[in-house]
Amino acid sequence: MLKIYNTLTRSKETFTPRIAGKVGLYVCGMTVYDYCHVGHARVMVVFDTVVRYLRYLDYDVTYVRNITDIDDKIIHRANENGESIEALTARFIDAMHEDERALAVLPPDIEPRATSSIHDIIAMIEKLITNEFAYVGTNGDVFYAVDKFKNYGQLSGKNTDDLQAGERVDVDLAKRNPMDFVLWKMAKEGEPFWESPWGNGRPGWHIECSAMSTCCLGNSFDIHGGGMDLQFPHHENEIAQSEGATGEKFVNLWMHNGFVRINEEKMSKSLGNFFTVREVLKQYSPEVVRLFILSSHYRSPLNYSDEQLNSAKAKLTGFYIALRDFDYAIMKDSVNSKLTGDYNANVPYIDDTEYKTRFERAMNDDFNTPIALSVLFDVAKELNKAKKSAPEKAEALAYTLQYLGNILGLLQENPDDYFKRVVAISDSIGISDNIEVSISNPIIDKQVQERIDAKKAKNWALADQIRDELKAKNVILEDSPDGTTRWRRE
RNA sequence: GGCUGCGUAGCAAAUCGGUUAUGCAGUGGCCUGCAAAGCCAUCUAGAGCGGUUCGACUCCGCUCGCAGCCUCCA
Repeated sequence: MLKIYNTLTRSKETFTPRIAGKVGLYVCGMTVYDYCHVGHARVMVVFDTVVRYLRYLDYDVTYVRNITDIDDKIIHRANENGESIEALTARFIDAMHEDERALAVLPPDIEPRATSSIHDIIAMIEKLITNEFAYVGTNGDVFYAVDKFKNYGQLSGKNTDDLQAGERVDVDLAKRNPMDFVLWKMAKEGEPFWESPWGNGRPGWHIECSAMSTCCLGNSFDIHGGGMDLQFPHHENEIAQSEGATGEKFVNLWMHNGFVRINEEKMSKSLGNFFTVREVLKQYSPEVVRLFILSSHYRSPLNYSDEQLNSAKAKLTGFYIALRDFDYAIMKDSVNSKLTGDYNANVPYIDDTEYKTRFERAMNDDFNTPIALSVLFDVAKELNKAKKSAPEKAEALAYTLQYLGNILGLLQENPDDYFKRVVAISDSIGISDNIEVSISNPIIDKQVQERIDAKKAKNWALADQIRDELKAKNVILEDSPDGTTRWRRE
């Protein structure tokens, strides 16, 4: 039985979809004026894992994640760059999709854009005015009257009396109440605009998500997610807007993921202490980044450091070492069925014992990926033990490892590719610069053969020298008892 | 000032009122020509002070420390 922590009630709740077997999930996506940083990667990976697991549980999931492609920052950045807004956002939308693919994040089912939803946004604002939740301010902007919505502050646990509006930001005098927020913003000279009953302008930030989520998923839906920082005011405002317009309960369950931190401080654009996904991918493989993210619970803070990334890399190498020597092609078939829908009846035996149960128990407990991963480590250990003593069992465990790994979006590579890849995955989709490969695979094979010959001649000095030279080029050799040698890149 | 959340061994990270978490790193061993990988063994815990309890890392209270939100932010 799946339990999920609901920010609205501040407790773990048994997940019960509105319609049996179906889940509507909306996640607040990116504002596309810059490259995604590791914090964005966390949202992508966390909710991708949520979706994968829900699908694994046989829910029919509709996953919606929006793109904010019009707002102040975008306008400013386009002006700075001297490029059109369309060109800027198209560029960063492409970049975002590249980052996603690299991180094995499955695309959302629907990816609505603010600029394609203007009609729905205007309709919702009109509804809010009709229902007397919104008014036109003295400057022509349309505002939401916060005091008209009785539950305002429920999600974030805030009492409007305690909020110090205007403490750090000048209160807009056009508002009736300092807490009120803008729904429709009148266009200034030179700004992009859309026609509306209130004049030429553009939507406020919060309204787009209310419009897009209810349009895609209905007035009420199951789960709404995003980063912790969106809890207030963004999600609070979404509730006020949606429920004010529809009169129906907006969302049953709110999920918020924790921040990525650097040196005990939030990674954020405004602090400037962020690493972009593509920067990180020059140094670490996407799968390492994904494993790093899933190593901590999604609601906990996640500290970004080389030490942590290196540790994730060592763990991943350990998994692939356990997985090598098995027929990858067969495993691949066995693994994909449930998540892709291409069910293969000929899949090999999948160990169906305690590991799967333990894994599911962990994931059922609010997507506890650290514990789920610890189950995978246990599988890997038993698999390594079984390799010599019980080959059939080992094979079944290898399937299990890949099968469970797939639910987390991990361990889907051919181990040979993982260890011998010359070009980073990120290169193949155009993200990063070429990673310097100081030696090609054929040359490695040749040197390894020379070393085998040297070993046969008991020329240990030469054998060691070749091994050291390869080690210097990040190629690790492993001798087997049968006289063969295999190698892997580090 | 208001409101959240957190403080676990060298590092990271969970569970749990009484039983080995797990991984990385370290140490000792097996294996190996030597390594590597793997396996076996092993050292480091639960911020501080009280309380509840037969028994608390786990529940409650207080103190200290850290982070976040109250402004755009994932």
